[in-house]
Amino acid sequence: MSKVDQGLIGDLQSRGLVAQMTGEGAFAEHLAEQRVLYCGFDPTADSLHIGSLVPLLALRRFQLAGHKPVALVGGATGLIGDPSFKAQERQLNTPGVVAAWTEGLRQQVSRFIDFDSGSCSAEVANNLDWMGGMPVLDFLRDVGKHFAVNAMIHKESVKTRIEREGEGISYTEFSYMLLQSYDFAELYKRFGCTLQIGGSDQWGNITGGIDLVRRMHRVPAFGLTLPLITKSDGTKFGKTESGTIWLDPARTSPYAFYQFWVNVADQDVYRFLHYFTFLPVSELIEIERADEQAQGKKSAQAILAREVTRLVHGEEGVEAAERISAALFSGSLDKLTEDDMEQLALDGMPSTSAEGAGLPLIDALVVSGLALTPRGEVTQGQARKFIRDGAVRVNGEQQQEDAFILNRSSAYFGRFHLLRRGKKHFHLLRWV
RNA sequence: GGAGGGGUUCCCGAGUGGCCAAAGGGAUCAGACUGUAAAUCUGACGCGUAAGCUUCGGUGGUUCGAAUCCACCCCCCUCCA
Repeated sequence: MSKVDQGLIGDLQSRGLVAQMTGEGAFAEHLAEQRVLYCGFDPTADSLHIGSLVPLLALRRFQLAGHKPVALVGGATGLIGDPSFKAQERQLNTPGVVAAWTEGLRQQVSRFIDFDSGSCSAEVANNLDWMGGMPVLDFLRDVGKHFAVNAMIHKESVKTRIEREGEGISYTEFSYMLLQSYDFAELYKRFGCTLQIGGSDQWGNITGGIDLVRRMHRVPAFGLTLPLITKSDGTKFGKTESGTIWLDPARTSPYAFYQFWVNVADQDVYRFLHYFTFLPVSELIEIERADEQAQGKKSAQAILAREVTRLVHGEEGVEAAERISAALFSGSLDKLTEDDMEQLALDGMPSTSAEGAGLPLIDALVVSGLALTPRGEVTQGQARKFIRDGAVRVNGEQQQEDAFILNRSSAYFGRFHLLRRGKKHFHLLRWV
């Protein structure tokens, strides 16, 4: 019925989004018709972080191309723990915790795919629905029988654990692959799902599922993995000094999220535009070309930040983030209205409240956490150093007097002091 | 079980009785330059305004004085059985 975009695989490839896929020719042929695909997300925290963004957007890419996506939340698999490429056995979480996290993921995941799109309408499934009540004996007879341990222990994903002395792998985690494989088979039964996508670390689990689908249902199934996102400087993608970048706005504010993308290195930004946006490749090439011509500031980071923030936090998120960013980094703080100030805290600027008539600047830097030492501690001595170094600005004015005292009278609207340490660390002090 | 080597401030790594809060490098943070970049240069880098206080696997001891010497304990690595 609905038209299927034949250029999908080509587009994914030109974006560098294909790490591995099963039998290219047959796969492309398979996608000539509308298909059902899935990707699983295990609850390892109460929110996804940007590491899950690539697969999430990939589901959407398939949907936009005319296929039907199923987002699987791992209410069952999350109870076990995926050993793939993990160095150590994982600590099990309680069923209650996993259930709560699963529900959180269900909602997050739902924002990225369209549930009202005819035959392409998305589905969300929870594997606890079919695993939760399954008798062990049934599982061992119906599923386990299809797996050869000999083959399983040769999978690259568990190799380190099998070979490593002292660290080993429990039977529990070793079984993970069977659960994920069974998910694929079950989703075939429920939705006719014939394609699984996932991160490149999932290849072993995906091929396991493909085999199981073939054995249990005698139909061909396919798999595609997405690349691990790397940074040119070798550090881990998705982390900053202040920690993981989460998709949950309560954990990482839209402003902080936006800033993360603005700060992506030049060497990575064009690649990331391919990975994290839906802008057509031709347009991305155009952006890169324009940036090469222009001297000075690149436009790519701003485009990346705007696009990704919009995908995750919507248009309001982008507006809030851009409003704050513009005010803070243009230096024109006096353009901010009292309402804007009020809004800053709501929009994600870290803030603390102050009482009384005045507060020494040193103390303000300490309570705000701005006086952070390179080792990660907050000390008065560090506050003094920052002030002497000229790293501290109060309401936009550099302040090098370490005995300086903040008064209500010098506050914006008698209520706010905007503290800045270094180039990009801000804090709002609210007088109450 | 036997024989050796080692555990130093975030990491690597000097230091073998006072001159050691502890060389050097990395990481980190700040300043300058810039584009809220990279590279580069400068500074900081246990806590404290300071006096001073707390550090060199752990616990005791020797000494006016220990990261450095002694005893015991814990952990890691290599070789042999």
